[in-house]
Amino acid sequence: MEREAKAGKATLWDRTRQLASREILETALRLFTEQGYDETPIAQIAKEAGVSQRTLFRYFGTKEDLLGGNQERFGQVLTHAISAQPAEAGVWAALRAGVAAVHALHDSHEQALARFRLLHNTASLRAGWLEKRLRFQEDLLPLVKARMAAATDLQATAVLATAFACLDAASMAWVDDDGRGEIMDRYDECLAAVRG
Amino acid sequence: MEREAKAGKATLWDRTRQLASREILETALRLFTEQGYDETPIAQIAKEAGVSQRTLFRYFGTKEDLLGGNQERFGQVLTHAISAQPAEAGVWAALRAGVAAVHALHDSHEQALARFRLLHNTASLRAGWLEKRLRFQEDLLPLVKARMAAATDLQATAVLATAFACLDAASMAWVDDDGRGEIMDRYDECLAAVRG
DNA sequence: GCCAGTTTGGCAGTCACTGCCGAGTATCGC
DNA sequence: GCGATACTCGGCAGTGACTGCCAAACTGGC
Repeated sequence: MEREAKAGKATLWDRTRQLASREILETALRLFTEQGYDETPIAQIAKEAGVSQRTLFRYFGTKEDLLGGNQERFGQVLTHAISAQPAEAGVWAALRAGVAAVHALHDSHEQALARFRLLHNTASLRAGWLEKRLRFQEDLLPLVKARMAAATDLQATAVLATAFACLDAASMAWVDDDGRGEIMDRYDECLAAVRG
Repeated sequence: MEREAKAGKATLWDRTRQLASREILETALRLFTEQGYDETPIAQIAKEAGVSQRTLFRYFGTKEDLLGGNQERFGQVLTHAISAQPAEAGVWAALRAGVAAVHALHDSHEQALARFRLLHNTASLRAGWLEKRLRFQEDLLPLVKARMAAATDLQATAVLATAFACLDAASMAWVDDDGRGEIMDRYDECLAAVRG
């Protein structure tokens, strides 16, 4: 249908794909923020993005995935940041570094706030996020355990879960405060409250 | 319109209701454990329980609800146990009491294990549980905050989230260990790891 | 220009869940 | 005992997310 500048070396297919993907993602985020997640049917997103429903589902397997901020990169950054910490750094310091790294990869304050707001105010999205979070925890377990002397899986899991819980509490408060202040400050406050 | 029907009448209706309810619940749990949650359609449960799909959905609004262990009582017990703790008891002690009280209301070891196993091994159920958990946290916030001197909402949330995270880690480990040992011991171990 | 591999859209179907409606059934006033 | 009045049940159609299948359109190499 539409063919734009053909200067890239990547195949036309890839470029078209990427274009469509971005178009869908933007449309989805716009409609979600305008009318709410649950109130926005896939059919509408597909129509306004100019693709068929079938294609939309081929790009993004799930409605949740339309929220963007793909979980893959999230997990990679997290893992990388934590393992990049010096060996002398404690677990908590390493985890803090990971959390900070993840927050650093948001494109813009506004978009981050929009996404977070959506996430925090929609039960189904919240549930999905929590589930994904659990999978991250599993992936990070060995990394965290290695930084705790003679720790069991259970203990490492607990530490990890606590860190994530604080992250959640912090970002929730951040959203409730309309994005004012720093998330990391709140994160530190949470940890202090728990471990103090 | 509305019937004040507070008299403890025999109410054949109520009895039938309770009977059907139990029948459905048992059938559901059986089929879930036999073939898995996602692999068991509502239609099958309804048919084997001898009711129409429509009726099943009137009894339990959601497929998740068929897991039983209704969340209402759960929340009540939790709230009650925590507020029943003496004022001198710290937050952590009060929360521990709440957790213990909740675990005490399982009917049998086997049923509890079956439910937990299902919950633990099914992504969608896990997500749902996590969501419910979040709502409990919100309900308990004031109660917890009252036990923390000069605490902010954020700090209370963090403490609460940590307690629940430890509960999750503990019961997860308990399931992975086929129900051997005490959950509360693991819970304590988790908290020690975090706050130690 | 043609062939092979890929992508696309439409269509039908599954599954959870809801609204509506007519047909029962229990309960209450008499 | 007998309607009138709740209240419940089952079926049916519809929605919304999601999947499999298939034929048509497209891309890239020859």
